[in-house]
Parts: sequence; structure tokens; C-alpha cells
Amino acid sequence: MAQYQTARSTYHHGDLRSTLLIAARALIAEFGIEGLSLRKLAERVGVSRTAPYHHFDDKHGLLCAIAAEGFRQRYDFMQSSYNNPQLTDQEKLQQFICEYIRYAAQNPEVYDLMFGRCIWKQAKSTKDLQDIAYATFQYQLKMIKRWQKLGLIKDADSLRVSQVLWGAMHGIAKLYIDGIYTDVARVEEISMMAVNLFSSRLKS
Amino acid sequence: MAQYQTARSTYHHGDLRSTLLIAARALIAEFGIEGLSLRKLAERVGVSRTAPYHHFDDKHGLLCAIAAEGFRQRYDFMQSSYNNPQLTDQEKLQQFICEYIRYAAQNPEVYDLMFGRCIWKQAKSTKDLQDIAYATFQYQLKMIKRWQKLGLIKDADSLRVSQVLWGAMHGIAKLYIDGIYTDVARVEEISMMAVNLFSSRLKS
DNA sequence: CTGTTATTTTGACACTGTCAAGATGCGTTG
DNA sequence: CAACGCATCTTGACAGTGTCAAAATAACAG
Repeated sequence: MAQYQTARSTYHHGDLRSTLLIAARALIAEFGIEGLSLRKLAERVGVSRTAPYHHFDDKHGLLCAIAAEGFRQRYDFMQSSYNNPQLTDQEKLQQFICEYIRYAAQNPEVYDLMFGRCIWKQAKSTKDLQDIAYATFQYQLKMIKRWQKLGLIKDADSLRVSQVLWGAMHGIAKLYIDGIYTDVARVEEISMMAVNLFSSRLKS
Repeated sequence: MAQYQTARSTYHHGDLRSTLLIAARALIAEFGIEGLSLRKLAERVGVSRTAPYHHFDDKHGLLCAIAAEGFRQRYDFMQSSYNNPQLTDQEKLQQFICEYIRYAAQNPEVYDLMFGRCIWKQAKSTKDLQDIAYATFQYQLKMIKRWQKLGLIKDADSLRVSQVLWGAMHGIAKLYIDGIYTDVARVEEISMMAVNLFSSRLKS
């Protein structure tokens, strides 16, 4: 039963917080966000129902923590892609858009957590989370400004352009995640069309 | 207590199904989708907990019914806007985009129902619902093809263009609904930028 | 060794969706 | 008109859920 129990099984677990996070991600991958219950989680970890409450304020708090991890991961990836010297700027732009959507498609549950109402609609999203999320968007804005200077993207109000582009990526991702677009191969084609439409260097 | 009870309060309610739908929309507007419970709903309508089960398969079924209503409403609006002789084609395109996002912003809960995972991810979305949703997208595709012929939108694979545009509208709407974009005035500006970016007649 | 503190547990409460079985009354048929 | 069938509604029950309060336990500092 105690499948995720890492440390010796004394009364004090030792590293429960991170164990809970790992198990929670596994459960979410298996049953979806709706299917995650704190009690099931506690049972899997081999601990009592209310133990998680000493490491997270809330179920909400636990979800925030998972989302924050996702943001950090994405931030790192975006940065390393942008700084990759082997890519042309056009390729970076393409990779930015396609990888965004690909990440969302491959981590649907975490993505939903990161950008879903469950976290942002409530006023109580963690400060920690807000910071990393804001930084992520700022980085994206910075990249877009550079691409505009290079003439790869239409030169209009950078902030608004960035918001529309983000909207497009988010929307395509969401339509796939929520089951409206069902074919992942087509989503790739849609992504490429998005690259095409947002690039000002028109080929056709 | 029986605030939504319209007919005389005999044993048989008479028109429970539509009464439930009305009350459900009110509850959703008040507490959000997550905050809707069948028991609360039943109590408001002044009926027992399980009465709704004779009119809807499921809680899921009730939500589908509300979503279907939303689709019909949107379909009608889209059609009448497109057939409005007082608008130029450029204005129609702009209205199409802006009104889409405005509708979502003003009916966030119903919109979430219409396009959320809650309905589409489950395989059991009603046939009725699938039909009207499909028709809606087909109509949109038809409009876009026409706008392409008129040179208002870039002439590439219509289906893919349509999917990217839909993605953009959906994404912007979602980012607002879920509380990431918080200022409705800015969302209007973002919508206008979307119109600008998707129009091939560039002003700048 | 003693007391403080961080963890964890058990018990309990108010909710939720939904199934099974019984009660009620409308509508149609004999 | 009477009787039956069926749609409708109700009560009772069950297995879940998140979370609070109070008690139990172990680690740690003095």
C-alpha cells in the first residue's frame, strides 16, 4: 500500500511534502485533476487523511505548488531554447510557438493547473506562484520585442501583440486538452499555421 | 424557499425541466460551475433531491443541456450578424471576433460549459449538443472562406486558418475568464489587435 | 531528563452525486 | 365511470469528499 514511501516508515515520514507532490502528479496523470482526492493521495503515500494539511494550507495550496513547479520547468526550457546558438531567430520563433503547444499537449493536467481558473480566479494564489508566472510572461514579451526588431513579427504595440499570440497558443492548446481538437497530428499543423500567420515574412 | 416554483405546488410540478434549467443558470451565475450542486438546485426549486434525475440522466446531462442552449443562442447571433446588410465585410469580420470574446466575457460560466473539458473530454456528450456545436463551427468556416475570397484574410488553408483564429479568440476569452487577464477594457484592446493581426489589409 | 515544538493520527461534521424502493397522480383504455 | 399503466416525485441509504478540533507521537533544544 505504501508504494510511494521513501524514507523508513517511522511515525515521522521525513520528507512528506515532496513525496506528496510526486504522488499527486502521478494521481493526476492517472485520474485527472477532478479525480484527485486528498484522501486517495494520503492513502497511496501511506499516511493519514489529514497529514497533508501540515504541509499545504489546502487542497488548493497543493495544486498551486504543482503549478509553480510547472512554471519553473517551462521558464527554464524557454530560456534555454532562446539562448540556443544553433537556432536561427526564425527557428526560435517557430520553436517557441510549437513547443508551447506541445508542452501543453503532453502535460495537459499540469498545464490546466498552471493556467486554469482553479488557481487564478481565486484571489488566494500563492505569491511564489505569481512571481514565477509573471517572470515567464515578461520573458516572452522580451523575446517578442526582439523578433519585432528583427522584422519577424509585425511591428505593433508589443504588449498587445504578445497577448494575442499568447491567446492563440493558449487557445489552441486548450481546445486540444479539453477534447475539442482530438487529433494531435492536426494540432501540429495548426501550430505551424499559427507560426505562418504571425510571421510578417510571408512566403505566399 | 420555493422561489423558482412557477406552477401550482401540487405533487407534479408540471414544467420542472425548464424550471431546473433556469434555476441552474442562476445558481451558476452566483456560485460558478464548481459551486453548483444538484441538491442546492433541487432545494431552490422546492423539490426533492432526486427529482432532477427524471429529467436529466446526470449532473453531466444537465450541464450539457445548458451548454446546448448557449450554442443555439450563439449560432443565432452569429448568423444575424453575418446577414446584417448594414455592415461592411470588414466590419463583419471585426464584429465576429470582438463579439465572440465579448460573449464569452459576459457569460463566462456558460462559455466554460460550452467549450470546457467537462463536456468534451467525456465521450458522453449528447448527440444534440454535438450537432449544434458542429454546425456552429461550420458556419464560422464558411464565413472565413468568404472573407478570404474578399482578400480580408490571408489566403491559406481555410480550415487551418479558421482553427488558428478560433484558437486565438478562445484563448483570449479563456485567459480573461480564468482570471489571468483581469481588465475587461484591455481585453477589448486585445480583441482589436487580434482583428488587426488577422486582417491581411495592413494599415501600418 | 524535561519541556517545547513539529508532525501525525483519530474522530467528527457537513457536504456531495446517485441508486433502490416506495408514494402519488395524470392520462388512456376497457 | 373505473381501473390500470406510467411518468413523476419522495424518502432512505451509501460511499465519497474536504476540513476542523483534539489527542497522540516523535524529534529536538535546554
